[in-house]
Amino acid sequence: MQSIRDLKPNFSGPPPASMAAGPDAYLQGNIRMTLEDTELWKTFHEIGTEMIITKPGRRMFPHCKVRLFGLHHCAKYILLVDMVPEDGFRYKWNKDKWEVAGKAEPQPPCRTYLHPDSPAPGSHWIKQPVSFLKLKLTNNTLDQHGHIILHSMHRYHPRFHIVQADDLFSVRWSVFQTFTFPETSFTAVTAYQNTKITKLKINHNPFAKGFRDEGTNKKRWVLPPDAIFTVLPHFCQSSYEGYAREDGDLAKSKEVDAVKVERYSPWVAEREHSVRTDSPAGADTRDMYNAEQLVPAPASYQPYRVHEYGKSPSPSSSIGSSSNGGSGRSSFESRVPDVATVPDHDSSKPRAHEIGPTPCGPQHLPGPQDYTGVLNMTMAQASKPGVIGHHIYNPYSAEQPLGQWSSPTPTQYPPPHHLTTDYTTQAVHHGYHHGNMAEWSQYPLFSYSCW
DNA sequence: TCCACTTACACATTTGAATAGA
DNA sequence: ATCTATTCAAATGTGTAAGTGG
Repeated sequence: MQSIRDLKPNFSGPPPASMAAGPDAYLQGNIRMTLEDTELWKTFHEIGTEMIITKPGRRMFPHCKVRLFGLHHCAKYILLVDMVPEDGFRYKWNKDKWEVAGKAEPQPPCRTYLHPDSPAPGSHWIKQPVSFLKLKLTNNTLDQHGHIILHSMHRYHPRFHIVQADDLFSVRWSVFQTFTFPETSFTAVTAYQNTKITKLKINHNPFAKGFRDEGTNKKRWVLPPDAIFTVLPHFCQSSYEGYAREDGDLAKSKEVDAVKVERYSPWVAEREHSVRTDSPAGADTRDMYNAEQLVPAPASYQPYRVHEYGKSPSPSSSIGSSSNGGSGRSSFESRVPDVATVPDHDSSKPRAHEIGPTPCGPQHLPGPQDYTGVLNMTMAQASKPGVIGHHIYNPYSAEQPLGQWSSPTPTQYPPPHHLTTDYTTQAVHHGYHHGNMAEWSQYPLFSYSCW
C-alpha cells in the first residue's frame, strides 16, 4: 500500500505548510467549494427552479458548476454528484404555486454522477470551474445510461462530494466531503409548470434561443410575451424584465435580489404543510448547509433533512442570506479534516489532462473504466465505525425502508455492459453489510457513472 | 374532465470530420 | 508533412403542442 506521504518526493517546490508540519498535517485539509453562476441559480430559485426529466435523460439548466479550493495539488480527488430529496412530499402545481400533493413516492435507485475527469489531481480541479454539464436527469427507473433517476413532481437538490483518492478503488479509505447549495434545489417535472420558469429557461439557455421573443419564431408562443404577467399577477414584472431582457445578462438579475422573495415564492403552500420550519428572518443558511459537508450519519434520511434543513429553505427563504456579500458565488468551507490514506493502486493509463509534465511529477491514473460496485462497496465499508470516522449518508427516508433496494434484480438494474466481471464480483462478494448501507451499497450508488 | 406524461417537431448549439491554405 | 482555420453535416439539446392514459 502506498500512503499519500509517498507523493512528497514529487513536489518540485517547497511542500505546503501543512505538509511541512508533518505527514499528519499534510492530511489536514481545508477544502472549499463555491457554486458558479449563483446569480442565475438564485434567479431560478426565487421562482422555484424546475428541471425537466425525460426518459432519454435531460440536462439540467442551469447546470451544476462549482469551483474548488484547498485541494492538494498532487493528491488525486474524485468528484461526485447525487440528488437528494428535499423532503418526503410529492407536489402539484396549482395555479401559481406549488402545493403538497401527498407523500413522496418511494425513492428511485440512487445514482451518483461521477465527474468524467475523476480521478484527477487537485491542481486539475482547482485550475478552473468544474462543470457537470453532461449530467442528465431521467424519470426512467430502468435507465441504463447512467442518468440520475428522479421522480417527477418531487423536490431535490444536488449534493457534491469530493473524495481524496487515487481511484475509485481507493475511496474506501477516504473521507467524503459533501457540499450543497440552497439555491440549487429544484422540482423535477416532466413539463414545466411555472411559466416564469419556462421564460427564464428560454431566455438563458442558448439551446432555447428559438423560443425567445426577439427570435424569429414568435409564432411558437401560445401566450403573448407579456401575458405571463397577466396570468401571474403576483409576479414582480420589473424584476423579471431585468433578467429576461437579454440572455446572459446576469448583471441585471441583481435587480431580482432586491425583490422580497416571499411575495413571489411558489412554495407558500409547502411551508404551510411541510414538516419543516422556516428559517428565522435573517438567519444565515450557510452555516446550516455547512453542516452537511460532514458525511451524514447513516440515520434515516428524513430526520437528517429536517435537522439540516429545517431552518431553511423554501427557495425563497434562503434568498439574500448568502454570506458571500455579493461575491457572486456560494461558498462552503469544509470543516471536515481532509484525511485520506491513499492505498497503492496499479494505475497505468494516464488521463488526457494529465499528459505532460506536472509539478507533481509523473502521474499514472486509470483511464476511463467502470467502478460500479466498487464504490458502493467502498461506501459500505466507509460507513463502518472506526474505519474513517465518518458515516455514509443514507439517501432514503425513514418512510421508505431500504428493503426495496436490498435485492435489486439484475434484470431491473443490470450492470452496464462495459462493467467488468471483476468489479461486479468484487462488489457483490465482499458483502459488506453494515446496516442500511449494505443494501444501499449493493446498488449502484455510482452506477453507470458517466465518463 | 383533469392532470401527468410521452412523443414528434422545429429550431438552436455543439461537435467532429473533411477540406483548404499557410 | 504538419499545423491551423474554415466549412459543413450530423448529433445533440431545447421548449412546444398535440396526443395518450389513468
